[in-house]
Amino acid sequence: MNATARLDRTLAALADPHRRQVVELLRERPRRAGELAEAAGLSPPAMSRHLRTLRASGLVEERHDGFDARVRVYRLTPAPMTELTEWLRETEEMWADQLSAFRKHMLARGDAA
Amino acid sequence: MNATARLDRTLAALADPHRRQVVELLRERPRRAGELAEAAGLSPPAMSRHLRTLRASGLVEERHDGFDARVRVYRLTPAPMTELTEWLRETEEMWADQLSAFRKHMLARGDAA
DNA sequence: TTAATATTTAACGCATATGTGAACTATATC
DNA sequence: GATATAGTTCACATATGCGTTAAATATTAA
Repeated sequence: MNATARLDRTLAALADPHRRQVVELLRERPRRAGELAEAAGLSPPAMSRHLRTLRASGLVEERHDGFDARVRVYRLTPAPMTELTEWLRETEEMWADQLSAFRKHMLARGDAA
Repeated sequence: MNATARLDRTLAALADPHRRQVVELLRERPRRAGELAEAAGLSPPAMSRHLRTLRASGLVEERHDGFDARVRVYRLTPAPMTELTEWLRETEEMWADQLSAFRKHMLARGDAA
C-alpha cells in the first residue's frame, strides 16, 4: 500500500468521533473490546466494526487476553499517526514559508506587516 | 461548533485524496478553481464540490480575482490543521508516556529495554 | 455436557458522499 | 446585444458508512 492510500485510511479512521474516542481511551491504556463499547455507548457489534476499521488502518492492534481467551485486548500502534503528523508538518511548513514570503513582499513595498 | 465537530470536518475533508491533493497544490500558492480541477483530473462540478467541502471545513478560503471577477482564487487557511496537529501531538505525547512507563516497568523487572 | 460470556459476522435499512451531464449565474469580450 | 467563459448548482445513479437485531464462533463455568 502506498503512502497516499495509507494516509487516506488513517484520516478516514480518525474522522469518526467514536473511533477518535477509542483512540483517546487507548492512549491511556490497552482495553477490552467490551469496555470500549460501553465507554462509547455503543452496541458490541457497532464497536466491533469500528475496531475492524481501526485495525485495517493500522492504528490499533488486537491481542487475546492471557487468562480468558474470549477477551480481546486492543492497544494503540502509533506508526500511522506519525505518518499523518509528518504530512501535516510539511503542509504547515510550506504555509509558513509562504506567509513569511508574503510578509517580506509587503515589507519591501513599505506596507505594515 | 465545538472542537470535536471541527476535528471531524477537518479529518473528513482531508480523508479524500483529491481534496488532499488540492491542499498540497495550495500550500505552494493560491490557485484558480479551474486550475485545480485540471490538475486533479476532475470535471469542474466535481472540483467545485470538493472546494465547497474544503471551504466548509475552514481549510481553504475563496476570493474573487481583482482583474476578472468570474475567476475564484482559493488559498489555504491553516487554523484547522493547527487544531488537528495539536490533537495528534497530545495523542502521541500520551503514547510516549505510556511507552516510557512500560520501559521503566521492564527495567525494574530486570528485562532488556 | 449444558449454559453463560465475549466478541465477531451477517443481513438489512438509512443516510451521506462522489462522479456525471445539463442547466443556471455572473462576468467578460466581440 | 449576442456569445463565450468561469464557476456553481441541480438531478440522477452508484457506492460506501454506520447502527440495529439475529445468528454464529469460541471459550469458560456450572
